[in-house]
Amino acid sequence: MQRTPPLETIARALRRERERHGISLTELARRAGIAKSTLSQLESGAGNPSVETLWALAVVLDVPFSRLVDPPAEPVHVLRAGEGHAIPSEHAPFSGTLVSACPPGARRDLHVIAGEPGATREAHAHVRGTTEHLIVTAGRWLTGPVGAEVELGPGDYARFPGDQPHAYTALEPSSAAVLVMEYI
Amino acid sequence: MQRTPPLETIARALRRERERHGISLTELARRAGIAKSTLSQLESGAGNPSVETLWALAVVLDVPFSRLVDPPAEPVHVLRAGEGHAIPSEHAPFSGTLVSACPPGARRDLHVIAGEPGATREAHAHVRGTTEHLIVTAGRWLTGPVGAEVELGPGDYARFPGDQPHAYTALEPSSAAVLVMEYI
DNA sequence: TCTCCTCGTTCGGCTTGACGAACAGGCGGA
DNA sequence: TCCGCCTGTTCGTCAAGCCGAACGAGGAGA
Repeated sequence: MQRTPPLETIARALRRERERHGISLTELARRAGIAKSTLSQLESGAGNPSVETLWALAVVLDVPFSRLVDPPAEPVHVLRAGEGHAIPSEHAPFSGTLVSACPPGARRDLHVIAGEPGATREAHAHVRGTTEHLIVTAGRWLTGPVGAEVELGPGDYARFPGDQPHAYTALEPSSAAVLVMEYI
Repeated sequence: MQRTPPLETIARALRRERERHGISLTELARRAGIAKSTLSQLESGAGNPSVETLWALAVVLDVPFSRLVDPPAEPVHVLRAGEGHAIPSEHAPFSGTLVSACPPGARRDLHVIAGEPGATREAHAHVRGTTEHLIVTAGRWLTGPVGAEVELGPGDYARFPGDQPHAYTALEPSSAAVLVMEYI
């Protein structure tokens, strides 16, 4: 999350998306129902648009709101096995590695988790609206919302709400899974 | 992308995130450097905040901007190994299974891919702003943007832009990986 | 009960974003 | 060259967002 309001980002994004559509500033303003003077100022980096104004532009440009406010970028990134900061669970033979934290504009964290049988990793409710996706890559897991756990084997996929208490239990040695925590 | 400005969504999101932090309206306003009257009106659904105002709140609440403007949802779902619709590649010993398509409000597809050595799966550029995340679960893969491929083994994680040509090549028999395609 | 503090809301003001019109520049055709 | 139409910019006006102060409500403590 950058710390400075993305006014300049908005300016560039608007111009970029508009040119991608191949329409003029005048035309975009007309379609979005805003004054072209307003749009002109926004594209020049001046101003501090209201949500309604930006929304109207995002709709016409057919892009998610966030693409107008979050900067582009992104290089190539590799994280070798074991390089991540594995966080062992305090009371379970269980570890999780965050391989990709939620960057600005995205809404998910990527984890690789590993566990040994014998204990359960209880997770409290996360941010409301969170969804967890689990893809088992090795061993067997018992996971899901507390009281509604399902047993999963290699290749199985499960999705469940992360905004209520849930648990992971490895049922076999060297169980592993990819965990996607998705925020809304 | 909903068509109506998310003023009501913003109102709910602000209150939800604020209560998640357990701080008062007064305190949040103080930290964000805005008048608490302004925040009060926003949380009551009135008003049409400027980007700067909303940004200041997002920073203090430590959430991506988009979480304040997009709505929530979602149930429970399990997909057993092999149940998904595996799509074999036409000219490579390679298959991909879409385990979770991008629902409204989310911005990622989840795939499980499997491949045998001997051929390369070329992928053309996807939607602009797409990012691909690959977590190798078995075997070895050579993947990345064309000309900048990296070799990955089990547990390795790689991230690269999906909006330019890229390729996947399995280097060992029964290679598998989890692929997250993330849209902006 | 009375006081003090903090909660969130409401009210006048000042500031600023949004609007519409007028403007200068570029291009094609008569 | 002149005209017409388009581009995007600038300027003055109006409305609205933002602000600070004042307000009523609810608790904790004396």
